Amino acid sequence: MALKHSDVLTIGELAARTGVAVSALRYYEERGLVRSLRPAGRHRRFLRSDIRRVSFIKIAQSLGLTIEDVARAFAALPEGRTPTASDWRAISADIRAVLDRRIAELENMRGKLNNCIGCGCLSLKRCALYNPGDQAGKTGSGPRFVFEDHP
Amino acid sequence: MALKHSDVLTIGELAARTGVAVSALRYYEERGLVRSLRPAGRHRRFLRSDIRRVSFIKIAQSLGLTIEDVARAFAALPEGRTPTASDWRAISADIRAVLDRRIAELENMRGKLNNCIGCGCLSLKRCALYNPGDQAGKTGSGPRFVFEDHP
DNA sequence: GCTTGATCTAAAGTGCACTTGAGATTGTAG
DNA sequence: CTACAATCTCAAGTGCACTTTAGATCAAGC
Repeated sequence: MALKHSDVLTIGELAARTGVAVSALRYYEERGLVRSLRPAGRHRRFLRSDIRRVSFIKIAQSLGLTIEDVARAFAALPEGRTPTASDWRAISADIRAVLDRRIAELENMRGKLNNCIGCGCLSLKRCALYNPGDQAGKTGSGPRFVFEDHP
Repeated sequence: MALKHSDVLTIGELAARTGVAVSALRYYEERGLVRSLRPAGRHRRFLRSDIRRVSFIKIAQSLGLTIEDVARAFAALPEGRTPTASDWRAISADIRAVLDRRIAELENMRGKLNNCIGCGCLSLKRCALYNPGDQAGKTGSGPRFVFEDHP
């Protein structure tokens, strides 16, 4: 009886440790973001390392990545293994790149907005702010930046 | 027959001039973002100035404001009048403030991410990046910044 | 052994910003 | 006047990321 409750977590425990709802965890599993053991019986058992995995999902999301983006990032790791420190570093670096692009975009936008306020052109047909072919606001409504966005 | 087709626009014309779908325009009206004349007959007629109004909605959205945010901004103008140049300037200034805050937030986040990559702590429980009580990622999933956010 | 709480599945609901579809009406060119 | 396009209303559907609900099953403490 060496390790039984100490190594694995119930879904409720994982929820408690990550602050993510039980229903959300099930949803993540359904979408392939986490995996659970289903021993003889029926209930899910998670590994301790899934705490990190789930936390990472939330971080990535707070940076604007979608579930799909995260799934892709995870899928890039060899054979669904629990990510190592250097895996995390690689993914984090990707996210930073996305972040850099997003910041640049917003700064660009702010510059244009300042111009716009200054000139008061208001025509908006020729206004730099909302011009087709421009960078910002491309991906539909609301800010959204995804992995696919980078060059 | 001085001015008939020149002063007002059909919904199709407004859609063509703004690049916004007819259905979206009807939705905006329903949500109170634009108003239309409904003369004796039944079809909507829009004012030329609504082109600016709609363009502004799209700009605001591309900056991350919701329909509700825009509605609030418009509602702040005296008695639903067609916004003047200085109205636009005031609203634009508000948006810029939101933009500033958002950029600061992202930069903050980037700094933390850099630290995180550097230190490789990976614990994420104590990681600054995803810490309850912290600024970023508060408003649910995905980046979203609204008027209500400011102090 | 039994009760109680945790967990299970599957389906439906939520909120945002629209789009799509169905079926009726209007407006305009010829 | 008549086609035919544009517009109308109202209801339902879409996509994302979940949550909620319902009814059943499992696990654990007493």
